[in-house]
Amino acid sequence: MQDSISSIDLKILKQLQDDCSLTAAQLADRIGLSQSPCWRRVNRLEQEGFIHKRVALLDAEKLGMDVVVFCTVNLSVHGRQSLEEFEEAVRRLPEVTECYTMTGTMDYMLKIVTRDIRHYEQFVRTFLSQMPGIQEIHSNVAVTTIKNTTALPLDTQLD
Amino acid sequence: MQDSISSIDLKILKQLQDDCSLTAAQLADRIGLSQSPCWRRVNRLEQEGFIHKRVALLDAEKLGMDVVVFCTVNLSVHGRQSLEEFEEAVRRLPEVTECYTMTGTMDYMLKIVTRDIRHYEQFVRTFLSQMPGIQEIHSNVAVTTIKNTTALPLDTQLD
DNA sequence: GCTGAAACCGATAGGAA
DNA sequence: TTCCTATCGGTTTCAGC
Repeated sequence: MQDSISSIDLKILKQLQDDCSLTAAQLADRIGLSQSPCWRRVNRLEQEGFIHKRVALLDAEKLGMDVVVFCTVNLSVHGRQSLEEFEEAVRRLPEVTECYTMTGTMDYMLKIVTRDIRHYEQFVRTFLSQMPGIQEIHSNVAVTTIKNTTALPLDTQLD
Repeated sequence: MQDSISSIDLKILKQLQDDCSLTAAQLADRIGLSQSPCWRRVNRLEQEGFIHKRVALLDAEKLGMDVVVFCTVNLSVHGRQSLEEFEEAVRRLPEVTECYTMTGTMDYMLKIVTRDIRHYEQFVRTFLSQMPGIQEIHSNVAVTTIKNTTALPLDTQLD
């Protein structure tokens, strides 16, 4: 699925995943190109889907939403039905910001963001524990954020 | 640390954390306000730090960077020195996109993004295993992404 | 505080090198 | 392809409410 992508496109992507509020001229400056071709490339990258969306990252602490819990879940019933029910519910719940199926002993890994531990507790009770087929839930609470970035490690693409 | 924030500001933040490429007019439309005050609010929210930054989210799959591993680490030496060394290293490494200190039995939770499992293996060998004071490393590999959003669950603020 | 309009500046597209 | 230029539209400011 990996389309070929030029090193100049990579430079553009690296800049934009750090700051997408740059003007075309600023971006062009930083990568050593002039505005028009730079802008054209950005457009192409968007149309081809390399750039998925542009979002504002908010300050979780200032907004009082800085409790992060990693939660692993096992389902006892592995029928297609209960899996899809679970996944659909997960997609609907805004507190679940990430969810993956996993190798190994757990079925799902969830990243959950809430206002405080009590709210998390409530979330587990009213949602997770209610889901059919849930066997085990392990909650791992984060204390301090050392690093948190949405930037993909594109540097390692070039090797 | 939670400053008071009006429900109209919350509407703005909810829109922008979903799409920050909206023009001031479009944004104003969606929240039922006109351009000037809307723009003023966005500016204030930025200056006050509620909006941290604006970034482009890239398509990890198209870029061949879609292996996600959650990795828990225990350090055997808990001196301030080795902790800060570890954390500083983590901040420098682009493959580590998130890192938290944790309650419970593990010291750190890392989210690591790489091109493939072999590259992850290499990453663990050349970085993680080399770090002084590392006692245990557990790698949990994600298979499928069910959900992945950067949007904070602001809906639950209002209760 | 919000509204509306006016001025400015950058984004966008076309054409020449 | 990139560069240059003209137009168009958004951003930003300000006076009035």
